[in-house]
Amino acid sequence: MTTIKDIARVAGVSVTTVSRALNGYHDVNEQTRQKIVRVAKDLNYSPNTLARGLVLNKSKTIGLLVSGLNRQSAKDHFTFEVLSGINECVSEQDYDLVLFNTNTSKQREKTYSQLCRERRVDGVILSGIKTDDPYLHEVVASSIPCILIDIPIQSDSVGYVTTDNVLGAKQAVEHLMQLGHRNIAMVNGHGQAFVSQHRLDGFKQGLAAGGRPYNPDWVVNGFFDEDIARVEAERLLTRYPEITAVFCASDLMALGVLKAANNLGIVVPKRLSVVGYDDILLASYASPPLTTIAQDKFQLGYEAAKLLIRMLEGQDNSRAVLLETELITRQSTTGNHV
Amino acid sequence: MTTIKDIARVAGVSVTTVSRALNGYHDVNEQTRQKIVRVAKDLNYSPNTLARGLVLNKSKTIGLLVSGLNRQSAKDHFTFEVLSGINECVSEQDYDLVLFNTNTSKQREKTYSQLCRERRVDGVILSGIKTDDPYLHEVVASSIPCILIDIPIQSDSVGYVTTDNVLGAKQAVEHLMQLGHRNIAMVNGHGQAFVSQHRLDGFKQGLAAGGRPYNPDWVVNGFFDEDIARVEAERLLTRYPEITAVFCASDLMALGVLKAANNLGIVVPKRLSVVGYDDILLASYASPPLTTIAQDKFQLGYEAAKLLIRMLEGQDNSRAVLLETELITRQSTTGNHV
DNA sequence: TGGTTTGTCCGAAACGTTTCGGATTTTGGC
DNA sequence: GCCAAAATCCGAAACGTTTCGGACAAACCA
Repeated sequence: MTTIKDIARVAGVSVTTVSRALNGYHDVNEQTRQKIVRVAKDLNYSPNTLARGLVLNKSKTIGLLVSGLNRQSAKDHFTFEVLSGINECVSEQDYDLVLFNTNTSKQREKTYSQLCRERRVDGVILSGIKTDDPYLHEVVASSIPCILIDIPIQSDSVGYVTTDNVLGAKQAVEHLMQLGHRNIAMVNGHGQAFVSQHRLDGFKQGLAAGGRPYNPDWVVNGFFDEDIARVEAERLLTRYPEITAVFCASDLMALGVLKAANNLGIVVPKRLSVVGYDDILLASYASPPLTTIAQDKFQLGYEAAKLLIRMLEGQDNSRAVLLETELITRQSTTGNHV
Repeated sequence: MTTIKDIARVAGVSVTTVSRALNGYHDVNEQTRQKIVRVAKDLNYSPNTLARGLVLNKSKTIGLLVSGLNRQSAKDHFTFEVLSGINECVSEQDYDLVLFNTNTSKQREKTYSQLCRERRVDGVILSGIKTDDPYLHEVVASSIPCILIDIPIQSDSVGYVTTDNVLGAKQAVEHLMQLGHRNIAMVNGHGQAFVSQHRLDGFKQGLAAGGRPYNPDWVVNGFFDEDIARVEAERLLTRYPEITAVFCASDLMALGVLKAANNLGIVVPKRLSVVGYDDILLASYASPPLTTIAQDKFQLGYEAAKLLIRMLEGQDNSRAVLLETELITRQSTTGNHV
């Protein structure tokens, strides 16, 4: 493994000069610079980022703390697409990405900041953590630059990127209202997710805008799980047959609702309209294909990384990005002419 | 940021003793050890892995070089599940994972070994690279421990993990044969993938075992792309209407074949049976749900990481893992009674 | 000519850790 | 009480890089 010293010896200069030549400083003669570069190439030199990171006190590395990277979550494409987006941006900017794990008991013993300090990451992106996760408090307390995905918290060292969940949910309700639906239920995620709170707000706003009252009995929690959503939907639809439309806080849960309807002999969309959220891959393959509120998950990750890197390099002091959502109309919703 | 020196000062011992105490050496008094540990905790110490890596010359980090981590490949869950498996194992063993990118032009300028040496990764896992990828030659040439996914190359420093693609393809053909099919076509990936070569071998073996001749005109390449597969299948099925079954080297391509059949008014499975490969999530949601050869992608990643770490720690000298495949029978195949 | 600027170069310290070799003290056996 | 062995500790070098402060010579200006 050739080092800067080897180059210095061969080129007949000091290590200082080699370092400065390779890093593009001006105070080195053009001829010697070229010579050094040539020797470096000859010796097949590549710099040791550990050593560099040690003295510079930054690693050109950003950490990623996600919860959705295990066998179970395979169905949910969300994490993957976000990761792809992050990866894309990060590699464009010549940073590297290191993956942390939060779900093993071993890592649980370590605190968030320990994790970050050990690996000397310059910044972190967190995704998929709940509002009551102990890590979340640490993030705000710690001074490590950090971007949260889908958690609207801001401070000097933390920013976030999310989609406009209030507006998205409102769009869904408005869509159903325009189709003539009056009795609209909601299958939400759970209280420990900001997105659930926001989507519920949007749901209420949508109802209010259409002059309909909000009925808490018609809102159930599916915990972002297909099967739980199915069970809850079966109960809901059995007890309140007057419901003609359901808005779900995720496509996965919408799939559960489709199954519930199927089990109960309720035809979608003829007797029940269903709209999902996310626009996951499965949405267009479901039967019937799912009307849904699409969010650009890749972009979510990309913007998160972009924002973080801008923070790290002090180029900008904006701390939040809000992405738009889009209503995708497919065949799970239709007009209600009761 | 507290260092080992701070601890030494506060505890009234030398840095040597602190280091040895924290690393569990025996030549330090139990009382002083406890004192040091306590001080370390008080000062909220966490070790600097950069500094440690520098002197130990290893980073407890493994690199991941994948090609399927971009916007386009979102449909194909393969990379994600492999990644999940790798991540699971790696974090169990207290290693960290750093993601490299091969698809941006910037990174293209760097050679494989430069990438690895710079980041001082202890080993690498490669996935999704083609047989003619320049990186592949470098891997074998370099001495960095490496595990290839789905590329059967072995040496002192490189191992691989893959599924039994020959057997898998053979299973598919045998299944179709048992259903009475005689005229079986194949939509393969492309020649630059080992899995394609192996699945073609298995396809031939299956035909031979059933006493049927191999007809190269009935094998087309779909390049693992849904749309290309669709176009190729349309051409194939139009030109050779006697074909009653198609084996596809990936589920994604099988979906393309389903579309092709649909476009041509050919009913699946009544007039055409289709078998896929992979058992991606979409397979069970397709209409009709896809009969397929399942491979455990999560396990593939998990075993890759396990093998690599065993290599790194010199525990074992096996260099290859072969996973089994399983035929999943759904509704895209049925008996042929012509 | 003398002084100042400019262009090149380098020595040495620093980053935080590990570890070799040795030093010092304590213990044990007789 | 003496010597060897064991227990405990530490100094200093090393890993590969960056950078501060300065050195030296050449060029410039008056």
